[in-house]
Amino acid sequence: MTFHALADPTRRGMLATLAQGEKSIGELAQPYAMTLAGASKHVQVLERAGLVTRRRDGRTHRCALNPAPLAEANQWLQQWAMFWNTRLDGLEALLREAKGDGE
Amino acid sequence: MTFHALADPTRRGMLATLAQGEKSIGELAQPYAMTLAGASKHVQVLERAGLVTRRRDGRTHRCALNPAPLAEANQWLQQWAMFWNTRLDGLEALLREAKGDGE
DNA sequence: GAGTAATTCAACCAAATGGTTGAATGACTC
DNA sequence: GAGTCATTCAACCATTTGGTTGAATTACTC
Repeated sequence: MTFHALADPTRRGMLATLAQGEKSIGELAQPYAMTLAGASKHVQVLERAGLVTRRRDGRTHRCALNPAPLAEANQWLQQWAMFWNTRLDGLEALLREAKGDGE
Repeated sequence: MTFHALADPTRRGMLATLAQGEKSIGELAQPYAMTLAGASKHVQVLERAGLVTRRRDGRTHRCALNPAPLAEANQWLQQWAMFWNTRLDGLEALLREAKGDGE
């Protein structure tokens, strides 16, 4: 779910805004040529992905960044670190090892 | 585009298969209950995202992992490293707990 | 209580997604 | 050349996505 939430540039922008601190829906929507209802949907996607938590304060909803799923996604991507670190020099041996025919 | 390509579990699985070395479309499709045409579409998405390169060898197409976009996505995620380092102390436990990865 | 501000809901729309089928292409094998 | 294997293409389908509108909800202000 995290990668899908990150796949939209509007939502990535909203996360960047939230990196500066708590924001209301209106504040999150402001940079985009978009209805508030439209922005609200984006926030809901982020919320379902666990990237944003919401706190109602009077009539405004204060949204905050929850970076935990980002850390998870980062962990997942780190699986491939060996591919872009070792490049082609040591990679063949690595692949033979992964295939199980190097023994 | 990278995050969208990574948003589908079938495509993430295909990348994992490709981590073991070059694979044909048929080999990539084999683990999934899916038509070859369906699998072919997934490979095309990965190709458009630059994650997979293709080399025709006779009648089979040999696909290879290109990790560069993964490294880019990883770098993007690293922007938030400060959040999960400084703001969250119990995150390591959270990640260990989250290894059940549903999607 | 009347008016207004912040947000969501419900209905709708066009386009994209993930999948299928059946026919077509291209390359190997006999 | 005929048959077959690996793959794609084209058309279609259901569902999801990203967006809109207009009405509803909820809370503040006068």
